[in-house]
Amino acid sequence: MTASGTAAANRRRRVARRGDQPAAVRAQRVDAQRNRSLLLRAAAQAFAEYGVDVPVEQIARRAGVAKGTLFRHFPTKERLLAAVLSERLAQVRELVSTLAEQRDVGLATIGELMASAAAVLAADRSFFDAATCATVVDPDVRRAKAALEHDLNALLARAQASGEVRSDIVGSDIGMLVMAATNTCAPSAQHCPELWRRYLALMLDGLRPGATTPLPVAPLAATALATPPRSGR
Amino acid sequence: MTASGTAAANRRRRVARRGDQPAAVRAQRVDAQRNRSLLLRAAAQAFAEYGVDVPVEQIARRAGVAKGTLFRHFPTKERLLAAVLSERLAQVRELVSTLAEQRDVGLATIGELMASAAAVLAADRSFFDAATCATVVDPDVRRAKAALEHDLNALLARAQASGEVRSDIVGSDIGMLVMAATNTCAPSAQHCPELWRRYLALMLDGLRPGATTPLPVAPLAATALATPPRSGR
DNA sequence: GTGCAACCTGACCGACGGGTCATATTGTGA
DNA sequence: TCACAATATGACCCGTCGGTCAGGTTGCAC
Repeated sequence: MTASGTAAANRRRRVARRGDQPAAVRAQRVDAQRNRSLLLRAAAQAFAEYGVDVPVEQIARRAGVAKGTLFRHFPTKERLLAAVLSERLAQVRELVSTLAEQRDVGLATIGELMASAAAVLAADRSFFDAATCATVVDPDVRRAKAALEHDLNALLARAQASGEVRSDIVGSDIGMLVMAATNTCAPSAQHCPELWRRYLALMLDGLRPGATTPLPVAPLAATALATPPRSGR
Repeated sequence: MTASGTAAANRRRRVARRGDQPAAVRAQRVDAQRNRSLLLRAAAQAFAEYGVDVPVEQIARRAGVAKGTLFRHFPTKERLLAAVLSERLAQVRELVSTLAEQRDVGLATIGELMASAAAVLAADRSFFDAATCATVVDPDVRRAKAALEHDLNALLARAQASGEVRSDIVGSDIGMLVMAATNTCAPSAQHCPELWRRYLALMLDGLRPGATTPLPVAPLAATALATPPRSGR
């Protein structure tokens, strides 16, 4: 992965110019705009269906463009994945916003949220890998994560204030549990596509206050997960 | 991956001869025995440390032999992984056996089991991928899985009989929960190596009887998980 | 010691996948 | 309509990895 390839360099140049001379830039050509959105849609589908290892070639084909066009719009496969991930995170954040409109927020609300989010994640084979990939330090992703966590913490606080949810958990715990349920059930998705509901129900029972074990370890700040994938060389 | 490569053919021939003429076969040479166990140990370490994607080349190097030697002992990388996985499953089964010796088996017993098993899995980056890989139809693995599930069901039944554990779960649920906790926390293991304890504690609270939600989906038979990895071509 | 089958070695092969670039095409401002 | 910059294309490059094989080495039965 060269640091200053041609596509990357072109892109940087364009962005820079746009910044320098705010008025003098020609807008992106309509065919380019169209291709970009086709690529994003195709990538989202392909990643969801096959996981992060799907070849870029196939994404391009699905979008109806050549591989070179893909790399014109996204300098690396990783950046494309990051773009898709940002959209997914925003989608989950929408779920939170919708539920926040309810008058009473309690355990049921959190249960609804987890089920809806899990349904989204269960349909996306790439989410877990993408979200926990260290190389995704993409600013868009960081922003989307932070925004989601913020809203989620607010919603969870209301549920906890109602007394229906144990008070020693935070927003990122919800995310971890949802990922735990969907990711673990992913390999058996073909055989039993809704299995995650079973474990989500179990986990939800663990979120009740009352007879609870003190949690032994501090939660994760959503901003600070991901291990550099050891190269193994 | 050719179906009848030379190494595979050699191996088949040897095994066949051993079956046909029980007495007339020369035993495996001592250096071969030594190399085989070196390879198994090296593979277990390498898979644990780097995950299933570690190159066979590195495993061979770690064992101090050439790549060709590895393929002499294990016809494919997959078979090597299966051999390692069988050992891991047997190791977890040992944990179950040890706990089954207790007079009183209750929620605490299950908690101990899950924590011990999770500690094993958390130290092995390959376990989840290996255990849920469809291509592992290896007879040794199937046998190890079945044996583990059998003993686990027996232990769990005792815990449920004590009234301390909800009665609507089965052995495979325990396995799924342990994998859920460790696998989800794996990406942040470097930053927070014991995070899985937090979620295990939460899940354990969900295993209590009493205020429980009916579980919406049937559990998985341990024998029947794994999706064929879609090739994505 | 000697012969041989079992074993080991590492260069090699073919498939694959991310990324590049010279060339062809096309949208767009003038 | 025209000219040109932006864009599209796909053959190509290169590194990686699972697996193979011809040829050299060695444990073991006699």
